[in-house]
Amino acid sequence: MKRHVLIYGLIGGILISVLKWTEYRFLVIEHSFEIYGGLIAATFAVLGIWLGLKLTGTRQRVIVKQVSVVKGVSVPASETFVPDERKREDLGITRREFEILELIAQGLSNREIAGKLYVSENTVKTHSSRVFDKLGAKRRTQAVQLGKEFGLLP
Amino acid sequence: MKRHVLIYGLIGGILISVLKWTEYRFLVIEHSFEIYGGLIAATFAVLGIWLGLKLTGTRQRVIVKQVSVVKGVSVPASETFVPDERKREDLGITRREFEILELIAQGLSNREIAGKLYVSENTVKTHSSRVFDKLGAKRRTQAVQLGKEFGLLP
DNA sequence: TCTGTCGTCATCCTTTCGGGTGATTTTGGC
DNA sequence: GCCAAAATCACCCGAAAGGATGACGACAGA
Repeated sequence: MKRHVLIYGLIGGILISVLKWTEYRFLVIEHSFEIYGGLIAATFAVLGIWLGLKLTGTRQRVIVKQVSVVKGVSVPASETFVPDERKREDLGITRREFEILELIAQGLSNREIAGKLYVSENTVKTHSSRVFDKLGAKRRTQAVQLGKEFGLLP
Repeated sequence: MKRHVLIYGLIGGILISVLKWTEYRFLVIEHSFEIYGGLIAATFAVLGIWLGLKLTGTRQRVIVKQVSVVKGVSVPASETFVPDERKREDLGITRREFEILELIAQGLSNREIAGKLYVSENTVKTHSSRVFDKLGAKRRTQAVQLGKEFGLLP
């Protein structure tokens, strides 16, 4: 972080020096303000973007997963996982819709899901659309991710 | 993060005020090149930083922390999830490809990933195609599922 | 019986994905 | 510096996914 600021300042200083130098050397003062201004603007805009990006660290969000303990032995959550029924109902997701969500999470295509549940592909699409809507997802991958965050999926 | 932007903005504002004041009070226009230059520089630096931050979006990484509950008290079970690097290399998946896989798992579209990584959508598609191939997946949802099974994703 | 919810299915249309191919540029290791 | 791997980008095309809307039967509960 400090390095960046330092470099930033240094470049600024150099730029100013260069400007001074050119000004006194060639007396190019007339109408050059706009040019120099544009130059400075462009340079600092680029530098600013760069700095902004450098300054942006990875924000981390910690999700807590509970692991049950049976007879003193901890069992991985994956084996114990129970979908949060309350959350499901809170979100207004029906059992059938949730079923589709689970199969989506397993990486199945709509067609495969339709075949598995003995319904038409259109039906699957309807259910998935609804569940996406209720989860606030725009894509199935996002639906899976949100489903996990809501405790609906392992 | 926000502090920086705030400070920069403040300095910009102060500079503008000072400039206005001097200009209208004493008509000190000559030799103000440095002032104007500095002002422009500051302004565009702020703009650049803001732009940079805007463009970067919320780069967040979800870390899964497992917790056991013993006698009603949560106890950390396993630490932060660490992707299995060996497995990744065994599968011949490059870092970049893996990076795309992670973003896919987070539910982003190819376009969003492209925007986030500052590459073209085509590039994202190439990477994803390759990673799907290496994982043996036909869909992105399946890739995520397989990624989990291989210990590459949480 | 009427109403609301759920599950089912369809059609039309747009967007996104994914496969295939080829090419150029960057990078890392020797 | 040279070479191979990695990363980048483009274009085409078909398949899959998703949005919007409408419809119809089953069933539960007021």
